[in-house]
Amino acid sequence: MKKSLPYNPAIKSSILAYAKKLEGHSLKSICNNEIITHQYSGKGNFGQLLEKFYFFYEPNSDSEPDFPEAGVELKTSPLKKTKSVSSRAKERLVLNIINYMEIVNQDFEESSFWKKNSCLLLVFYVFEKEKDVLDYKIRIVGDWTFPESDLEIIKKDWSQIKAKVLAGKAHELSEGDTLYLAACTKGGKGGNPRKQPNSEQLAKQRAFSLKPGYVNHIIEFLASGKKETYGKLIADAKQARTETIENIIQKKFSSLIGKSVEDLVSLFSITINPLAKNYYSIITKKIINSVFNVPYDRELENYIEEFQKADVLIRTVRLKENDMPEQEISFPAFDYKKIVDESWEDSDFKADLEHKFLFIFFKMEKSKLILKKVKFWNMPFEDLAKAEMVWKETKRVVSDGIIVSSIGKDKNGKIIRKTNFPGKKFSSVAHVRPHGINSNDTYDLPKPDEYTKANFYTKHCFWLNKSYVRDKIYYD
DNA sequence: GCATGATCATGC
DNA sequence: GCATGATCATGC
Repeated sequence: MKKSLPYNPAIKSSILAYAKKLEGHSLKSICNNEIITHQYSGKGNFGQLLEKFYFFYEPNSDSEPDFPEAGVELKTSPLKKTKSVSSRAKERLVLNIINYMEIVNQDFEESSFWKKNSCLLLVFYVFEKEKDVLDYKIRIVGDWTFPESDLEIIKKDWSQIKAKVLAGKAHELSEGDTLYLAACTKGGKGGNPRKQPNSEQLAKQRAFSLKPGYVNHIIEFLASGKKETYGKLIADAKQARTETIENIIQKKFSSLIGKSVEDLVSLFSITINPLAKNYYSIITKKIINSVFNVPYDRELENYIEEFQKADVLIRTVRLKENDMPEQEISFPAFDYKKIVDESWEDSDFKADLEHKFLFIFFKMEKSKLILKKVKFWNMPFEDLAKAEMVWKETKRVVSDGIIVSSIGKDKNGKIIRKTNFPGKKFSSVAHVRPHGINSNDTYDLPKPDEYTKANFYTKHCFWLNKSYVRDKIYYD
């Protein structure tokens, strides 16, 4: 680079101080002259523009960090536009590409992941769809090194990804496999398949990434300089090395397994209306709340620090005497307009299914509901492929505007609509059913329905079949 | 008893 | 006011 830089690339503090000046600015407001001089072409994403017009180096895909002399890797990432003061990650933080051929010969300490990402310089900007990339407001800038106990979990995650590649299963990698560090797809619609060492199968290109929950944790840290109050499962790095989150959860619950709901309600002084449809989910919440001494009644997934970082989803299931769940497992209602524009790869449903889940099973035994089992789970690769079929059929029904198949009335004169959405017979894994406050609770359609002629329809969501929950989650 | 449509208490 | 994590209800 010919020109003299406004920072010293060899000195981390100099880089950081220079980067900090970005806060509160947009690219346009802080590097206006540079962008004009270089006749900005309108091309390039936020990260590339920042590298070129603020840090004055050409975007590259070197295996070294962006500032090799200081060992610092520059990463930019979008925030959701929120009304509240707190910032939330819009998506996972994507790091370097996984080289399947090389990772199998690496140890963590000299891995390309660790060489590149041991120290991150993070620039978070507020994403707004309608705005030009040059006008995005930069909100948070700071550096991040992984705390020791997080690093132990990340090492395990990294090793798990390596193990899958070693086993010739790079094509079966899923974000749900791991806790903080995940192998996310990169490069669009299955594009650019890559060779893997121990199988003839080509595998999707994937990159290491930090889960959105982990990124939120970084954001909170950088924004406030201190951590929020959480319940913690892991006390220190030593425990992170020797135990897993799953072990710790199992241990904490071991004395409660076999207790009845009545026992638990009195043990934890729970005073909830048993008629509430989320009664058992609230019981679960209260139990975990008490077991981990969490002072506030907050969203479960967010108040155990490790659960927040790993984006763990908690589900409570009641089983009948014959082990069949009473009900299916629901997900948030999907947006009809959104689903027709999405591909499976970037769909909300796939993202939901690729979470790590914590299942709490209650089972009816001798007329008493008993806490039976606590289990971590993520969906196996082959079942994701089955869920994809359900999602695609749903998308087809919405895009073709053929949702309603018939309208009738039940014996009380209530209107009952039949739909063409994939039902339980369509797939062993999942199906589509209503999910709203009632049938008047609707979302807009991208195209009016042929039968009703209306441009809106009752909210629906994907559900995991209860036979699937029994066979593949409870039994397995 | 299963499949599917409809609905609800809660908490933010 | 709405999303969430569920349960209730009906028809075959």
